[in-house]
Amino acid sequence: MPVGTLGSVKGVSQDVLEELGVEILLSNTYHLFLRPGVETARRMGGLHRFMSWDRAILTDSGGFQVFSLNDLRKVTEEGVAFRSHLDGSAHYLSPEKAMEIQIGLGADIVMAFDECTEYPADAQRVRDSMELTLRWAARCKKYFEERKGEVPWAAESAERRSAGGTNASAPTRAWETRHHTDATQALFGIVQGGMDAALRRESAARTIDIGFPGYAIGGLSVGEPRELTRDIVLTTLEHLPSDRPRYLMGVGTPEEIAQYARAGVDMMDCVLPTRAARHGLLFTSEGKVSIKQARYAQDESALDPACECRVCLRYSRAYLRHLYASNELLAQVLNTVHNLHYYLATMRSVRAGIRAGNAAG
RNA sequence: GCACAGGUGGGUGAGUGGUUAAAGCCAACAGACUGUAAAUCUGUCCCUCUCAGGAGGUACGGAGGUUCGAAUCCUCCCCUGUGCA
Repeated sequence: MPVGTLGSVKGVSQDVLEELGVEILLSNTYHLFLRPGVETARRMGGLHRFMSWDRAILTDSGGFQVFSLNDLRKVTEEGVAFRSHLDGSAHYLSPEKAMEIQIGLGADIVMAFDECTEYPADAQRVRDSMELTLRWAARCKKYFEERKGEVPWAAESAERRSAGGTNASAPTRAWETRHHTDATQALFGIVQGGMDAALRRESAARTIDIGFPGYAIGGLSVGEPRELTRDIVLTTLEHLPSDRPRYLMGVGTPEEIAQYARAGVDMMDCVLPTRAARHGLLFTSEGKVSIKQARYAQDESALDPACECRVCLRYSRAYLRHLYASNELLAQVLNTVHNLHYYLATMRSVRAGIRAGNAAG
């Protein structure tokens, strides 16, 4: 899942995302809540319609911002008080509020509001944090079950559609047609437990007791060594039902996502391909390429000779390096397109491998 | 020709007697980036050594001079901009 925090994958338009084969995007409760605000999203017919995207959207709950906006927030049993990173204004997110926002946005997959535990953290802190996340998970589920699919814009937007067509010569506007009418929404629970295998197991078991159609492994990629990430992922995976989607949050490099997918992870999201692209770091079949390096200034070869994305088919390394060095917007766009293509191709290949393996076995 | 203003490291631009190898910014070069406060951040950036803490050399248009000490003060010269002839 490419990350489109603010309702946009930075640098890449929705039509290109479709062309790349993106099936689901991640977007973010906290950020969209601050801007444009849920009310605007509702009036525009939900997030799908607003951003003209008719494929799936998963919204992160804001739990990660509890972690990343450490200096701007205060956590209590009830929820989290934030100071907006945009203008300093005070805001409040609770399990119920996070559900309300995500339902209102019309997300296909809604994430439970959790506390992403920092690393390192002492044993008591990890346990307390995990317990809080569990209590919040129960509250999320309760609120969600009562209110899911309450998307006032769904009927309204159907109405708008049937009322349309008064001007037959007017061009079709994509957002009029490319939006979800299916208000089915699912809520996923999130396992925490820090870097402690026993707590991870307990968190998994108790989250399963609450009961969700899918489960996420959260609280990783928070600064811990990569081997530790792997150990915790693998051990947590064992305690989650394999017949439900298992979603590993915030991971990883191409090698990591391939490894985790083979281990049984069904979904992943990561800002790495998009952010690294904007910073000139490209993933290729030959390893990482830092396209800003002087050695590529006159390199006529393709970024990745084995890649058939539109960027690798059309532009040389020398040109990509020049765009980056010149601070051209196009550098970010092209780099992002390539990295997303590389990630998606990696996953396609892993899927094919798994299918072949299943067929053989 | 006269009158002002000015010449600082790859660029721009601070600094107007010592704590200045010389701020800041840019460029250049390298590194980081993993549920996005990220078109961001970090480091290097005169030369030569280095046991990596430092040591030495050269440097603020040029040449002299004053001074314990000069990018900073003085003299002459060269150059640039503006105005007047």
